[in-house]
Amino acid sequence: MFKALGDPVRLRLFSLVASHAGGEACVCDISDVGVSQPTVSHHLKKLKEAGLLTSERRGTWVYYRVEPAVLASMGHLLTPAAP
Amino acid sequence: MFKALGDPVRLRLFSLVASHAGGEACVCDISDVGVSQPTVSHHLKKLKEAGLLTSERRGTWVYYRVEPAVLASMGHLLTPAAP
DNA sequence: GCGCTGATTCGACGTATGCCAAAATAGATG
DNA sequence: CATCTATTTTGGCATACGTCGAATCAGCGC
Repeated sequence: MFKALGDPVRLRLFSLVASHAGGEACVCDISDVGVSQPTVSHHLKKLKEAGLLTSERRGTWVYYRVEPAVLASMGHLLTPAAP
Repeated sequence: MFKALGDPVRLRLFSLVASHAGGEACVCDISDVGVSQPTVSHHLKKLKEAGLLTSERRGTWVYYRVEPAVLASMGHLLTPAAP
């Protein structure tokens, strides 16, 4: 889990998904974190494999949301990034 | 910080220091984590640079202890590794 | 069925990272 | 001062990791 969040891009992606309205974020919403979109997808897949995110396809778009248990464990650790 | 704990060896080292008697551990106490001792020193230095550990030289031996603020932030996140 | 947009996978490249052996430093002890 | 143990630093190597471009897959609208 620490290894999954060790990469700055992944930490940013996780923080973005966690702080997005409704608790979920489409890939198209978070495609400007400084890397190309295939890389974003790659990192999201790693986060999903680590059990931190779950993905759900609704029509054309894919929505990611954080695993609730992880959110509970994080608690105030993420607060500086999720106001 | 997540990057510092991303490496399994560093996570193990941090956990060992955190769970050691007295809250501090000599380097000689934790020299069997699967890697050579210079590598242990290397990782301890990285953990110190990341602000997770502090080092204090007492005579011949060097004792490492965890930054209290980090311990408070971790809380129950480390409990499975620090009984 | 045919294009169109969005998302993922594949292949390859460059960089970063962890690892060890050997050498160098720090302090204690004779 | 010489020496010995404990720790850190250095140099170099192998591997893993992140990144991108191009190609591929998945639905949707015409």
